Amino acid sequence: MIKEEFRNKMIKHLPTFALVDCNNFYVSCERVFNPQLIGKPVIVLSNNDGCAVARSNEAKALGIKMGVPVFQIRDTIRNNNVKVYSSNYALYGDMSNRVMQTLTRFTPEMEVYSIDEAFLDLSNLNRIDLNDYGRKIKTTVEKWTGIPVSVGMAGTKTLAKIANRLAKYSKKANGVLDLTDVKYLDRALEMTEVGDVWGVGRRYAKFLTSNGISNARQLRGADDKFIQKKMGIVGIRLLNELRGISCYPLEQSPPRKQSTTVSRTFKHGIESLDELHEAAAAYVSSGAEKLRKEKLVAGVLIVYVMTNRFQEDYYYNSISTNLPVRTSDTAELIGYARDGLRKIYKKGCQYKKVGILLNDLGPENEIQASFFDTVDRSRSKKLMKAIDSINGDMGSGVIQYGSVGLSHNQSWKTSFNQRSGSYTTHWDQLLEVG
DNA sequence: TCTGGGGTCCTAGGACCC
DNA sequence: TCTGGGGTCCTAGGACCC
Repeated sequence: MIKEEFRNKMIKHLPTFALVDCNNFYVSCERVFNPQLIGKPVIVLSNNDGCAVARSNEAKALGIKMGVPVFQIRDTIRNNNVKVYSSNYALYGDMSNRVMQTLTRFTPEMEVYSIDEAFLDLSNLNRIDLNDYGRKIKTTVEKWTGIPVSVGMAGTKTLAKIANRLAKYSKKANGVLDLTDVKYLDRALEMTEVGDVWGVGRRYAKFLTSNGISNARQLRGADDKFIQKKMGIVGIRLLNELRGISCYPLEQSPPRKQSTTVSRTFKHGIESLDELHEAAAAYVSSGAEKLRKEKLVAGVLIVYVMTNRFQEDYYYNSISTNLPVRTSDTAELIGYARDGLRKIYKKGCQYKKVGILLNDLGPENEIQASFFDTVDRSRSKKLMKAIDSINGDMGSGVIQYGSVGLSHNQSWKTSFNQRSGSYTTHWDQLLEVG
């Protein structure tokens, strides 16, 4: 009896993470509202319909790789009747909220890790069959939202990631895999290529493979000093996580954002400074709006420009401006962006991208006044509030600054030629902020 | 012809200070 | 022909994530 109690206590305190990951998320969203797409090869494209950023299993089977430019797979698309969609971030964001909302039913301790993934802390589910519970999560989300998901469970986040991946690909697992049972762990690690381990990117994968470490099990057994030397402290944490020692706790309330950025690639090169000014003003507007939504102000504004990075004469330049007083005022920020852009603009270039970064963020109620401040802060704050409120009610971009431009010929604007309908939201966005 | 966007963390090295 | 040493702060760049 006492033994039993002790055992329960032990089980209770063993950390157990579940990673719930939506399958081919953007494609699955499109399928919810267009069931005819089910069973067919489907891809979703990045901005300007440039690259494939989501692929159905059927599309993956055709050899369409993640991030491949569309012009390279035109034949594959035509010959196999692949359905192609522009990305529709308003729709995906909304579907994501529904999935996350559903997941809160299964545990109060959850970390929304990305638009299509969440970690759940299942440590406190005493004496429950994890496989059953994972299965229940999977079927409930699918029933309530129409989005298919996979569930991987293990003692650390890194292992849960591995479990999730195998849950997706293994027929036998059929979408749910519990690796808290060490019986299967070695085999699971063996089946995982080192490049598929969370935290091992292309660079490290190449390095590790060339040093005889090609799967997760070999990585787990690697020499600490060797890994530390090449991958630093992150590498050591990675080894520990693979060994079942949790180094990354659940983060329920994400830390305050430190920077925010808005940038777009243009469909065609742009030479004129005026047009670049318009684009930059639009991105500043969008960035400042983000700040105000989160009650933040920025202390540093960076503007950058670049030409086609796939060409020989590639040009990149950026300029950073320290603001006299932290702000989220659109007009003020546009002014600094203009000054900066003028300085880094080089005549005769075909620019492919402009971007802005807002750095050194802080809460808006802690603005440090400056002796030299010439702006009427309370007046500007009221104006911003009014603009946000109107744009919030009537659709983003109803009110915008003159410097964003009103001409119909705004060649910097992002194009979406294969967009599906806005099934769940009322207004399209002026700027498709993903 | 056509190649996305938005983030984070860590490290090395220089500037500066005592 | 020798020329301290250590701490802190900042920044650029590299690596990763989705």
